[in-house]
Amino acid sequence: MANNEELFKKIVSHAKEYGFIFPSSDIYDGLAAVYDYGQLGVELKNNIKNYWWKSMVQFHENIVGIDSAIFMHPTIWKASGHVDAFNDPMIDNKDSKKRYRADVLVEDYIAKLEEKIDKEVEKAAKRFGDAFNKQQFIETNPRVIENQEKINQINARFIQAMERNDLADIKLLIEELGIVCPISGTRNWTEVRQFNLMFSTQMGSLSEDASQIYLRPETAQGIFVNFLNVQKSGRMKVPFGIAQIGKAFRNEIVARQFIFRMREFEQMEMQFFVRPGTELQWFDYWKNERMKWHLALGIPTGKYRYHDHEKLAHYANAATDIEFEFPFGFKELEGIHSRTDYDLKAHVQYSGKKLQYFDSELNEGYVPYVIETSIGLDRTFLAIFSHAYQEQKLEDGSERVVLSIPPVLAPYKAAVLPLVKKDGMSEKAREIVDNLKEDFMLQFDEKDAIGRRYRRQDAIGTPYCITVDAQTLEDNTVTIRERDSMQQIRISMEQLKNYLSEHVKPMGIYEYLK
RNA sequence: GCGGAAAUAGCUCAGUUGGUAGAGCACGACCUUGCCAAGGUCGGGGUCGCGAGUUCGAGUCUCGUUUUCCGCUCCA
Repeated sequence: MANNEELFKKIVSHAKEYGFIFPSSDIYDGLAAVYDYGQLGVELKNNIKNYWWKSMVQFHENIVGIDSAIFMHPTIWKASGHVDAFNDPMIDNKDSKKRYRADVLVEDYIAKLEEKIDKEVEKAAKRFGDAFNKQQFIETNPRVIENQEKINQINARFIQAMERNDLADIKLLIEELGIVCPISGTRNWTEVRQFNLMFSTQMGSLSEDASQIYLRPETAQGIFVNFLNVQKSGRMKVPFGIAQIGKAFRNEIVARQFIFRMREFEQMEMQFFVRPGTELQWFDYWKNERMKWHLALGIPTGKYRYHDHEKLAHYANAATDIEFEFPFGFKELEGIHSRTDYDLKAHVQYSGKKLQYFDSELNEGYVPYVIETSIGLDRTFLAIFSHAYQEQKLEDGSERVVLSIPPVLAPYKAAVLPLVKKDGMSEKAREIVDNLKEDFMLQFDEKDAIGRRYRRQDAIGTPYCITVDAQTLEDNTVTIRERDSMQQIRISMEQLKNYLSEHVKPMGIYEYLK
């Protein structure tokens, strides 16, 4: 584990040193858990997006994309459940350092009182046998009455406090009830604090007219609210999907582990609308399909695993994660959820609009069920980047750091290098760059010894180095040096474009879709 | 948010009992040379994370603060 920590630190500094990822607002000491993608990072990120978009949209007739706004009507977040679920009152025990949801503490206390009543009832039932009248017992037994009254009192006050969002009163209630921390057993509590997991801002420049709106905590809702627009205007037939890549924002209590958990992050989501009753079949289909997408990148199978959810969210009837083995362990990379018709139905209810699909085969209308595939773009970036990072010991005893990024995703596809800066080699190299730059991201480098330049390209993951030497000037051939094997071959300049196309563009990455 | 650790040049770090900031690499210019990093000469770059305090004097001691990492916590 200590080794992995070291490795992870090296990966983070490599990312900064070579311009993949910088801390946000670096010259102002940074902003917690916010990062900027640098000149190489943005290329890798765009290439990942492109790979995903092509696999989903370009390769599937029945999947189309959208790009919805980050700002949305505030009611959407009521319908989705985020307003309720993302606002929890929290309290910490100062001795055990454990944090609890304050409302859960009170609810647990009430549950215990209810248990007491049940036990009294049970005991009495045993004692009286057949003659036992439960209703009468509850109404007359003094201990039961006492407890029930207590429950009613607590409940009334608790509900009022929650409705008014009176955090001080919840704290007071916890103190008065003498609720102790299950770990430390003490009553040494902090204040109750509200955690708002959604970022909010004001829309409207006059404060009295402004309304509170949220930065979306997920991109999915932008798809759901456009379901009918896309279905009608695109004449889409169930089953069909809508894909989207975009930013989402969550005010996480703790954002950590570099770009793994950030407060501003980017998702690549696809919501697939299916006929009710067929959703589990489609769930299995996408579960397999998404794993194939990951494996097509050439990262070993052992780095991935499924994690099936046993406890399902209220909207789901099946859910699994694709986890990746990061340097800090197996963590979620992508979620595949069968979301039933929960979201669309909620929007029917809140918007009053009919979000139905008429299925002409069945000759009936219904609200479609939804399979969601939701992958974290930043996490995918980190997965690819951290797996690609390698420190190698070479045969001659020297060392090199190489980023074995799949060529199709590499920021630069090739570097063009004059062996030396004389005899017109630089000019020849420039000519090659000019001929190829329409099709490929290229880097030109003439500084320092050739070996050192190869190492520099290794460190940023450039799969091919094209070297112009004395022979080039005679017969227009160049050497191509491959990053991982460090093998060189010599080909003519005219063959370069085809060579790169073959080796750098598809690399068989889309084969699984054909 | 709590606890622990850290912060000195772009990177990795050194900096003795407090006494005017250093190295290697990287970077720039020039020379030389070239197929797997570290040839030569010259040069640029740091108010030591930030703010106070103690002191004649603080990179060094004290307090606060910010950021990062680890653990807890949270996790649609």
